[in-house]
Amino acid sequence: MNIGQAAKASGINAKLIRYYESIGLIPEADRTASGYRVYTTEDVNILRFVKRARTLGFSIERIEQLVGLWRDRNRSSAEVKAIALKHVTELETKIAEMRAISDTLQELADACHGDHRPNCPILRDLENPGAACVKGPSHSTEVAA
Amino acid sequence: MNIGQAAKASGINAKLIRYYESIGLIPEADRTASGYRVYTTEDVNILRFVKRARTLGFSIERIEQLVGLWRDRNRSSAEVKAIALKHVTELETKIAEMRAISDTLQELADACHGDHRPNCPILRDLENPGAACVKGPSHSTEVAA
DNA sequence: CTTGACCTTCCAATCATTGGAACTCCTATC
DNA sequence: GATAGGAGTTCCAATGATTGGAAGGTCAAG
Repeated sequence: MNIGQAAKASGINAKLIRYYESIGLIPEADRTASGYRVYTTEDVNILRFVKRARTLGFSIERIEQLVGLWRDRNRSSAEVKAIALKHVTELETKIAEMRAISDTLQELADACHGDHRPNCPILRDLENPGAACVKGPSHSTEVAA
Repeated sequence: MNIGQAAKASGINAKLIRYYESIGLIPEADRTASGYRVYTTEDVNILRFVKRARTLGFSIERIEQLVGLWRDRNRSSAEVKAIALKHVTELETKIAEMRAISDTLQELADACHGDHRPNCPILRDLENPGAACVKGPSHSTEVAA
């Protein structure tokens, strides 16, 4: 199987497969006499594993760890679980941040007439954060020093 | 005011201020005879505006638009609102994606003993997505397309 | 033998930010 | 006035993951 076929079979395009090989995430593929990379179904399994892990948002670095554990018959599931939960924690943190930002912007947008006139609470907030806050006059989002 | 003081006053570090200038996000600062950049309180206001917008996750490209509208006395608030709501939509999409991924991983982690033994539903899922799913067949993390 | 699809490598761009090197400048102290 | 240091200047490079293109070699079919 050449790289194009492996790409189709794994869902990772050829360019990216070469890149993954170059950074050592996947082993170097065998080559034909003319230099073409050759892939076995086992190689494709690794690629599919990597693909799935990327889809779940794992970084390349962590995928290296996961691949290592996957191939290690003496692994402990605790190690795998720890990596997964670390990732979950990070996801939850980012989600919370984005949730807060989205809500703030939604509130500002709600307070904005959205007409032809220039007056705009959104710009007022960017100019002077908190001052244009909808919900309360003074005790809103005191953050700064 | 030199760049270091402007950095402190705005919360954007000097390196980044120079970068913002180089890409045209902020106007070129005046210079002293010896070439040092000089900032007025008005310049700092722009920097603080940019800082706040970045904190709210706006891209540099959109911040350029927002700065333009901010400086335009004839702007319509509708334009500003549209940019903000576009950003909110994108945030909500990403949040939903991350939410799905996080939940999937949490379920897999829940199903994993996390002990010294190698058996691990998380790795099984990476190997063969869906097969190790706890709740049902059609409960994957399909996001794209 | 030519065409076209596919492979190869290398280099560059993305986005926003940070880091370093090499150099100049300002301020303060001796 | 010499000198030390901190802070300014420019330019180049790296980050993470991926994509794009150019320039050239290879394979299969017609």
